[in-house]
Amino acid sequence: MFAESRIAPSVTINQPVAGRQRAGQLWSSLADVCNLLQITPTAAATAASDVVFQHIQLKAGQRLFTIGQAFDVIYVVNSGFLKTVLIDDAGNEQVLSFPMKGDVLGVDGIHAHCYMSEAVALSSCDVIVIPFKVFSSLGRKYPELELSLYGVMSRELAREHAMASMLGSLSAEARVERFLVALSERYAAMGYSGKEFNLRMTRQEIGSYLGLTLETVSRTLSAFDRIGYIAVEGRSIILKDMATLKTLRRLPPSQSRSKEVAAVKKSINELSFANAEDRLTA
Amino acid sequence: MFAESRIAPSVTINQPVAGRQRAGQLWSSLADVCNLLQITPTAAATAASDVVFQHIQLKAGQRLFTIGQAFDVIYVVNSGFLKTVLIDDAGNEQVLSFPMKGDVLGVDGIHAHCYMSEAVALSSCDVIVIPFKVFSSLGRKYPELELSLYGVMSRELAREHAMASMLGSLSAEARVERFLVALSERYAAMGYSGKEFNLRMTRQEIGSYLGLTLETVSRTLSAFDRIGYIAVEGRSIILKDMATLKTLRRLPPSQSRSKEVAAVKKSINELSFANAEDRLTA
DNA sequence: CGAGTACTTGAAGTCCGTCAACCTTCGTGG
DNA sequence: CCACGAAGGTTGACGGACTTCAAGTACTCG
Repeated sequence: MFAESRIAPSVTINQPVAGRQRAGQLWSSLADVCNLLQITPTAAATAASDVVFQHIQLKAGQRLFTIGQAFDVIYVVNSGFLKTVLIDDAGNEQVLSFPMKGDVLGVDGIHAHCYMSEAVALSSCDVIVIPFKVFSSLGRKYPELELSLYGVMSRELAREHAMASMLGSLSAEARVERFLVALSERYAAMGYSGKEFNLRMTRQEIGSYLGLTLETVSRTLSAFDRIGYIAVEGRSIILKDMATLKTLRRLPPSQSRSKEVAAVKKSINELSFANAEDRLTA
Repeated sequence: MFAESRIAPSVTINQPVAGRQRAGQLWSSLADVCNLLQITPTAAATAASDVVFQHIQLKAGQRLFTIGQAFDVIYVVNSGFLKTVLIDDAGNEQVLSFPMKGDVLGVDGIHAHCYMSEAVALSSCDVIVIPFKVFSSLGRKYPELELSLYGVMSRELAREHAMASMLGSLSAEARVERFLVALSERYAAMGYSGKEFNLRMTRQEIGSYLGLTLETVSRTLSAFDRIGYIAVEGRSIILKDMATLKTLRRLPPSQSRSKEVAAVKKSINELSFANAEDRLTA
């Protein structure tokens, strides 16, 4: 079951490095990878132009690696969207991250020599395969490279810390709003519109990621829509009031920005007002 | 303020490596550090016996490093207990971890070249200072060493994932109970008793770490005590029913183990019963 | 076109946060 | 020596922000 869920049969992977530039960009140079990772492509990287890395194509729903699978390689996302999940004893999924272009996958497998999480494609994906041994030997030759993997892991750690902080102390509204802003910034950094975009994940997955139920996510999005912060229609999101959304970050956990039981228009005013208060107290 | 909160004035740090074995174990060899980190001390490590690392002593309350401080060195705890915290915009502390013997501190500073969290001693501590540059050059010479830093960071990442999962989906009871079990296992691994130990942190700090309030932590500990799982007296903890505690891991978030509105004795029975149910459903 | 999945919305209940009172311990200085 | 305050801890009452349960709609894909 695990084996068959893996795409890209090893036959394809183990093909000799013959025609390096195949149809559909099947191979990438070290310099390409450095660009993807936003590492300043040093002389070292360009020097090692003989090293190439294979790509893997995934379709939505396919798994890149599963929990417990032997750790060999790390992955860098070239295009597409994925999720990484933890499966607990009861079989429940816990979404850990939504990797996209430029993100590194699989580093949590280094320590135990097997992956500790599961990576699933949410859309068609193109992923670069980097054998860990190749990478670390390259790192030894070119210190900047090594430093940048440390950097990637360090950044990942900081991101997790921020996540823990959020899960520990923010309200549902604040979590959803931070999620939207973070997503927007990611899209913007990738050259897409930061104002209008499509969610690639379900409410369920968002909820799991944020430590909420899917109903709460849905309700919160609807509330933001009603207030006019955003426009939601299924998975299409339009951020209408980015400025306010961004300033709303880091709210204290439970504020009484409820009272929205009354008339709709009235609740809108109260909500805006309550949020303004939050901004002051923060 | 940042500067003065640091202990061990630079005068001490920059002393030439003259009398390497000072009073009070002020210096450690690479092999010592490897032992501490549970790395099989390879030939390489013993070979580089000329490399020594300085220690720093902290008293309870002192800070090892603060947020924003320039990143130079990583630390390995030799003895004592600390906490690492994040400070958000509102000035609230969020506890991220409780490092103890063998744990590595400061790796979150690699990426941004400044520490992203703050480390505070909870007791008298002895910490080994490892200049990051020294470490990475050693890593280049001895690949196993390099691999083990990757391993440390990878493990840290996995730990954070587990943490996120817990914060996202477990009830207060389950969190406290997992916290106790984890602490117990840490103590046992260090050679202390895993059954009886003293908490080194306040209820407040535990709560922050677990995403709960100090009142909830206190109430939950009291409840466990009343049921007979543990014995609590201030910061002294005795685990009386380890087996049950361990099997209680990973409960679904909100189970109806309430109904404890009624008489005390009755509520106790119901509570135990409800927990038994949980074990079955999990 | 039916089945399955994703999403929305409502109603009810509860877990846990907030507020508050009280106790103990500990260190300081009158 | 005891008064005093500060800090940590316990416990109770109350309410609200979520979760849970449930029903209904829209959509995709054989």
